[in-house]
Formats: sequence, C-alpha cells, structure tokens
Amino acid sequence: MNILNNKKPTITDVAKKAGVSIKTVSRVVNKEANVSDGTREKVQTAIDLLNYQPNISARQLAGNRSFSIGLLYENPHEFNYMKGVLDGVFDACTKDGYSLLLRPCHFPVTALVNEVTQFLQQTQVDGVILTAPLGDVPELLDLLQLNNTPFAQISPSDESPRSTWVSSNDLGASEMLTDYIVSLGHRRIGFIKGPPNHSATNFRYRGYRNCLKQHGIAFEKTLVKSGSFDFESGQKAARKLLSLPTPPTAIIASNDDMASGVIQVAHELGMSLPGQLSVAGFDDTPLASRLWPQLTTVKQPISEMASAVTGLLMNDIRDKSPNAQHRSFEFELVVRDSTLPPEAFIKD
Amino acid sequence: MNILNNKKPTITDVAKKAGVSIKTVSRVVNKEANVSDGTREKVQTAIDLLNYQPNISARQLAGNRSFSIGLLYENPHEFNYMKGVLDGVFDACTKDGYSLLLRPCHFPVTALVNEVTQFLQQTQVDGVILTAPLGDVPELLDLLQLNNTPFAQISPSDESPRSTWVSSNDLGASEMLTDYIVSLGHRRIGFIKGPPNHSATNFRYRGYRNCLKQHGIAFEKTLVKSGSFDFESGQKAARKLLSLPTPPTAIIASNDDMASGVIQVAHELGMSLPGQLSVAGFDDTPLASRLWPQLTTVKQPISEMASAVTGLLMNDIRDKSPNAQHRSFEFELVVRDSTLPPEAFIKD
DNA sequence: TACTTTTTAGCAAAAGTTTTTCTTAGGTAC
DNA sequence: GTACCTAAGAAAAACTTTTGCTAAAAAGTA
Repeated sequence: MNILNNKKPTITDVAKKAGVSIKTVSRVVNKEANVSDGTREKVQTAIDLLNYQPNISARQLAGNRSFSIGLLYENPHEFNYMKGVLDGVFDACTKDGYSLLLRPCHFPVTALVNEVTQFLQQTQVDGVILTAPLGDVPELLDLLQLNNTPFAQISPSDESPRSTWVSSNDLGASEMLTDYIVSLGHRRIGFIKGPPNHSATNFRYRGYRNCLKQHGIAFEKTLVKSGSFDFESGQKAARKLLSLPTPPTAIIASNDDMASGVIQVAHELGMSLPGQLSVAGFDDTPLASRLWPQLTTVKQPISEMASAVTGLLMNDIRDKSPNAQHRSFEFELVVRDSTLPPEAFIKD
Repeated sequence: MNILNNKKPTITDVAKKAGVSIKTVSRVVNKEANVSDGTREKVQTAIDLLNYQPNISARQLAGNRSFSIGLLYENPHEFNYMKGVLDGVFDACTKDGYSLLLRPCHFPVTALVNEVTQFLQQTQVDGVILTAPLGDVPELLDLLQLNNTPFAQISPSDESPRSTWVSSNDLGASEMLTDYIVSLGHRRIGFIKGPPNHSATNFRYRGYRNCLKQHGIAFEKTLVKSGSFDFESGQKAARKLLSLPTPPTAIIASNDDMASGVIQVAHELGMSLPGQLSVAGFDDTPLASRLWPQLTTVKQPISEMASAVTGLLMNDIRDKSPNAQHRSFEFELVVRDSTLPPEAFIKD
C-alpha cells in the first residue's frame, strides 16, 4: 500500500530479487516470448513482492510509447454528450492500462492544426480519438497521418475506410423517428437541420426526407430550417416555422437542445403542447426528461460507442495494422409526452 | 510546420547552433538564473529556429517532473458543471505548458483510494485538482499528502488551511437568493437541500436560514426536504412540499437540476407557474434557460475558479511551498421568469 | 555421438534530458 | 591584493527502460 517505500523499485531490483537479468524482466513485463514458464513465474512473484510498476517516462523514452491516448473535442453545445464519451473512453483505457489526455480544440482550422500539432509534440500520445466534427477536417487527418499517429473517429461524416471509426445509424434513426411522427397522423412536419460541419446533420435530414417519400408525403422546402445545434437556433427556427401561413403540426429538431428551443417558443406563443404541436429531438440528453412536456427523442449508446472506438484504436496501436476497422450502432426510440396525434386528426 | 523533419532536434543541436553548452540551454529552457540577457536571447533564437521542443519523457525521467496534472472528479449529475471546470483548468494548463490527465473516480472510499493510488503510480502527475465532493474524503487527502503530491481543491466543504483551494461564497449567494424571494413577498419558502457529502449543501442551507432569521420569518422544519442534487430527488421533494396542508408559495432548490424537478411536478399538478409557485435554483446551468418558465438562479464563475485553482496549484508545484493559498469568488443573481410575488400577496 | 536448430537468457549500448561537480574568466568591493 | 560574486562551460553521472547482438543451454535430427 505504501507507494513510497523509500525508493520506488526499478527493473534492476526485480532482476536481482528474481536472480535474472533485466532483459528477462523486461520480457516478462512486456509479455514477450522466449521466457520459460518457470522463469516467468519467478519474475512475476518478484514483481508482486516488490510491487514493481514500470516507470512510464523511461519506457516512453526508450520504447517510444507513452501508454496514453488523447481525446480531442471541439467545444460542444450539449456537454452531456461528452460525458457519455468520456465514460466510455475512460473505461476502455483503464482496462488496458492507458492514461487519458484531454484536449479541447477550437476552430478555425488553422488554429486547430496548430493546437493539435502542439498537443502531439508535447504529449507524444500513442493515438488520438476524434469526436465530431473534428473528424471532418481533412487538414487534421492529414496532420495525423503525416505524423504517423494512429487515430479513430466517433461518428465521422465521411465513413471512408481511411481510418478506424464507429458510427451510429443516424439515417435509420431519423427514418424511425419520422415514421413514428407520421404514424401519429402528422402530415405537415417541420424539420430543423444541424450545422453543415457535423456528420449527423446530413444523415438525419436524409432520413426525414426518405421517410416522407416512403409515405408519399410531398416535401415542402419551407418546412425545413437550419440551426446550429444550440438552444437559440432552435428558438429562431421555431419562430419562423410557427409563423408560416399553415404552420406544421409537428417539428423534428436534429438534437434535443434545439428541440428545447422549439418548446420554449411554443410556450411563449401560448400554444398547448403537445396538442397543438408535437416536438421531437435527437440524442436523449438529460435535458429531454426535464422539459415540459417531456421530450420524445431517439437515443444512441454513446458510452458503448466510445468504449468500442477506444478498443479499436488500441488494436491499431498494437498491431500497427493499416487496415481500418469499423462498427455501427443502432438508435432506440424514446417516446415521451411531447408527441401526440394532431388535433385536426383527432377531430376527424 | 513539419513535425518530423527527419529527426527531432535535441538539446545538443540547440547548443551547437547557439554556440553554447547544453547546460546553458537547459538553464534557458527552465528559466534558471546565471544566464546573461545576451546569451539567453541567442539560445532562444536557436530554439525558435530549430523549433526545438524538449523531450517530455527525458525531462520527466531526469528531472522527476511530468509537466502534467490530474483532474479528479466523481461522476457528477449535471455534467455541464464539469465543462466549466474543464475549460478553466485547461486554459491554465496550456498557458504553462502542462498537459491535463482526466480521472473519473467512484465511491465507496476504498475503491476511490485504490483508483487514485493507481492513477498516481501510473501517471506520475505533478499535482492533482479535486472537485467536490472528493475534497471531503480525508482518506484521499491523506493519500496525497503521504505520496507528497501537491493538490488543490475546488469548493471544499472543509475550508481548512490544509491545502490550496478556491471556493465560491455559497453562504452569501444563498442569503442573496433567499433575500430576493423574501423581497417578492414570499413568507412560506420551501427549501431542498443537497446531499450531505457536498460542501455546498451546508452553506446553501445556512444562507437560507440566516436570511429567514434576519427577516424575522419563523423557520419551519416541514418546509425543508433533502435531495441528492438530481432531477428525481427534486421531484420527490416537490411532491412532499406541495402536498403539505399549507404548501409553500416558493421553493428554493439547492441546484438547478432539482429545481427542474420541482417545475416538472408543479406542471404535473396543473399549477400555473410562477403565479402559484415561484421556483429558484443554483448554478445557472444551461438547463435553467431551457425550462418553462425560465429559471431564476444564481451563478458562480466556474471556469474562472477552475483556472485560478490550477494557477495556484502550479505555484505550489514550482515553489514546493507548504503554505496553502486560498481564494474566494462571488455568485451573481440571475433573475428569470420562474419567480414572481405570490398570488396571495398580489391580492393584498 | 555429433551436428543443427531452437529456445532461453544476458550484456552493453542507446534514448534525451537533468543534475552535479569542477573550472575559469571577469567584475566588484574593500 | 584579497575576497567574493556572477556568468558560463566541460564532463560525467543519473534516471529507467528498450533493443540489438551474442552466448549458453536445451531440444531435435541423423
């Protein structure tokens, strides 16, 4: 238990205690071959006895590995998303004895590239994880590739084989959600898009349009507004949509935060929810259940995804395999109180 | 721009280019004395020219410093608080060339101690920052002290001189908020406490009681309920409070998340807000402005505090000074739409 | 048994910085 | 002229691990 028993034991101490050379200890520690079972065991007991922990810095210096990975993110609007990511990444890291270095990044791209360059030099991480929308910056990917740093992405917009990634089926989720709204009887369904630099934006929008098409509902351009994933942009879009000559009876926002803006505006206008307006979001953040009415939304297994992508990254680091790996996850529809059949429909 | 110009420049390269010894370069890099301005400048230009970055691992190995600090946190309910902390800590870190290592921790205490022990051994951070409620675990403080790891706390409950910390004036903030509610005309004011292991809990509660006393309002035990800083506990407390024979006309919750629970329950009960019930929270999280009605709350400068505490910690690391430093920050009242004079009062 | 191959293990160098010890030159103070 | 200080350098040890090379031991083959 005592961390500082005078001096931390070194590999030499272990070697002495076990009666072998340090090279052999090194082999045992790094699970290399060419050690007989007997010797391996002898060394292991010495390690346990002395409570030996290899010195990270020496390892890094000699072996050019740091046993740490970096998590790069851009200032997200809804930070609860990051919590999920952090939990997942962290889980996978500890399991393999890796440490986690955090690096918030900032646009524009030139600044971004500088920040990451500095980060790589300073920390010498073994690999990095990119969260959206960072994976969509080609300059960044170039930098990492040039620098020979393995990297993996969560929800890249460009699902190319260029790198390892995990993604969620945003297209399917959006189709599912829209389908649910349609099934309630809604025909005029507003949609609020996300910012163009986010991968999810396009998929979610395409899902909406696909579903309308499937149901033979005519697409109306005026029912689609653009937002930037934040509360205020949701409000702005809602004001526009609700002041249309024939306003929509339901609005789907591309994330929960914008949906909360819609709900806020509807309240301001004195509308009764969900009777006069159904609202739905994406992500199932904690916010969703705190709104009134509670928000119907769609949930992705963020932690699992983050954990998975970290695992894949570590494989890449170990194998130095250039063949990228991929995995996709499904959403889940979470029906709450913000969606009901339209009043007109009920009267029918 | 090119990180890998064949070989990274070493301290020897810089020394050669500047025409000095490596010791002198080391002195410049580490801002030590005994270098004349002229020489210092000469060396600096050589460093810039070669884009020299000292090798972290070598530095760490030889100098027994890692130039990284750890941020320890326990799984918080409202993660937006952590965002503020992260932003602040990170700012201060980059300014001084430190890296940031993240470590989520988990109760019970025995697990906690193990986790942190392992973290310290593995990462060899130069210091750690503890966020509430971790600073309130004596075993943890003992461990750090025993291990000779400098540490600093954000909002410790025990504002002892034992360590460096920053705190916010929770007592004053609570008095201010309660005073505002009283000034609206409320006399029956419910209060929802936080969990006992959080430092803020006691201060906020005492502020409430102080203020009542000042105004000569009799304290009623039934108007105080305990929560755990999360949404559900806010709902539970609200149900109890609102089913009292004479329910309160206003409820102050010890954080925004619990306040959102109160609002949710009031809506469920069909109450009109804020006419029939005023609600106030603490922290001014993004949630506050997304609720309906928007929440009156009180805001602490989290990022500033986090940035400040990081700066203080770095001083401690550099000076190895055993005299702890402290700094306190003020809250700010944020009046929104969830508070109004009580209806009874208006009728008067 | 003699020879080859494989397995096991050790030695010494290398990685890039800091730290330490000693030295020198020049300047200032008295 | 002595004492003392500052600026700077030279050289080597230290920090702990990895790694390339080599040697010894064990196992397999003819």
